[in-house]
Amino acid sequence: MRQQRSAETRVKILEAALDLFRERGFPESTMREIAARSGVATGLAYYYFASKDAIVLEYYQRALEDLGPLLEPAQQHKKLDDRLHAILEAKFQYFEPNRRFLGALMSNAADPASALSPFSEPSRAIREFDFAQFQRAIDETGVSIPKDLAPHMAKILWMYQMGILLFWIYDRSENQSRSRQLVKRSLGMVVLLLKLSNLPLLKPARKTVLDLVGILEG
Amino acid sequence: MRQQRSAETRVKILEAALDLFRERGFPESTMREIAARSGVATGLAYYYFASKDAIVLEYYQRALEDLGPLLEPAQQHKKLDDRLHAILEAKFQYFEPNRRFLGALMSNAADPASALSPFSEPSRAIREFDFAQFQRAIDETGVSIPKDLAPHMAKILWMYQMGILLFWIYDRSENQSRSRQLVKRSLGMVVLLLKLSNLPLLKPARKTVLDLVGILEG
DNA sequence: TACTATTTTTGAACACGTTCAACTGAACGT
DNA sequence: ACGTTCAGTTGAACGTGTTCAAAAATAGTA
Repeated sequence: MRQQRSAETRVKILEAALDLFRERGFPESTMREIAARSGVATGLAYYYFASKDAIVLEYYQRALEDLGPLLEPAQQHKKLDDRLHAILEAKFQYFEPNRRFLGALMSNAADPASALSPFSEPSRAIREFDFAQFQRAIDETGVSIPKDLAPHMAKILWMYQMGILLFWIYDRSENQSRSRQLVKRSLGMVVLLLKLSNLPLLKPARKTVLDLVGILEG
Repeated sequence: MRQQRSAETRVKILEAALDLFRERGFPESTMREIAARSGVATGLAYYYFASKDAIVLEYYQRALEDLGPLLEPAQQHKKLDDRLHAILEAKFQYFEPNRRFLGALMSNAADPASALSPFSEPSRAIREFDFAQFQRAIDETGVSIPKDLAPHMAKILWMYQMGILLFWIYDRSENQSRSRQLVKRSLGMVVLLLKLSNLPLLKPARKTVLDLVGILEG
């Protein structure tokens, strides 16, 4: 019984926080306000969440879990570019109500030491959960990928996605139409490059790219 | 006389701040400490600098001015890749003592609304000052660039540079050797792509890239 | 010199994220 | 029933970046 009440309190705080983030944005929402709206003392928010950032991280985790089923239709397409397009569109739609505060997740994107960075250690689990979607898209569409490139392909597509999402988050055009344009234009290129990469002629170029990936990963 | 004393106080605060940033890092240095080390009240730091971030921004501005002359030898190379290599190496060396706190400049790199982002409005002047170096390298090496691509080339090289510097700032390898590797490997590709871009065959590809640049810029 | 206007300087105060010692009360053994 | 335990909860307190009304120093004018 105690556990249940506790879990409920946790959820209550999480949702008050997300409501506030949506209404006012992330930096404008204070922990005191979150606690007040949950009818709880300030300190309790810290009993359940390690930090203000951690609340966003938890939201993002749940979001990816929610997205699993929602991505199912997208994963039915036969061609890789159609799949990727559908995956991105599904994410746009799912995240749309929270576009404003999701910037918080990207704010320290550049710093791998920041917990909120998509590249950080704390978000590793979330990130790998997300990799799997791309791996599946690659596997099931049976797109041909050179052996040397294959182990990194899901990661590369994930990075591509992160770039697109980053742009989308800060996209001020009506209905984020520019992000949609960007997807349409860039997806063509990604898939074209993927096809080109199979040409034996381009093995040296592939080698260079792989070297770069290697350096970037350490 | 008043102006001079005032200017001196300003410099005193700026240098105390930079010393502290170098010693302890940016987040670990407090405004109170900076003021104390300058022998001045806390509030005075805010009389001269709009914010803690603004101090870093000012440092970066000065740095680029200092770099002008230092880049002169680099701008003597005949080949574009040699120039770019020399430019990057000069920046590595100049910024080396401040590598630790320069992360502050990148911390909100993703958010164009953050003043410290290299893409922000407040850093526009600095950014354009930096563009000019790349424009000069392009012009003086007489490298052939398709007409449609030419107006954007300096910007593209600048972005490439920002990516490299970003990696360098967070590079934990001994002597940032991985950053050097990255430069060596990636510069080859950049220049190769530039040469390829002249092939009439690749006009459609160029068109796509230009469309992408257009979308990214708005 | 005395009076005024302007620039420079002060330090207390504010709101924030976060921490922590203390308190509450339900669950459990006796 | 009673005491013990400990997850759950409280709110004051800390250190932070930043603001601001007021004081001090300086320049200009008579």
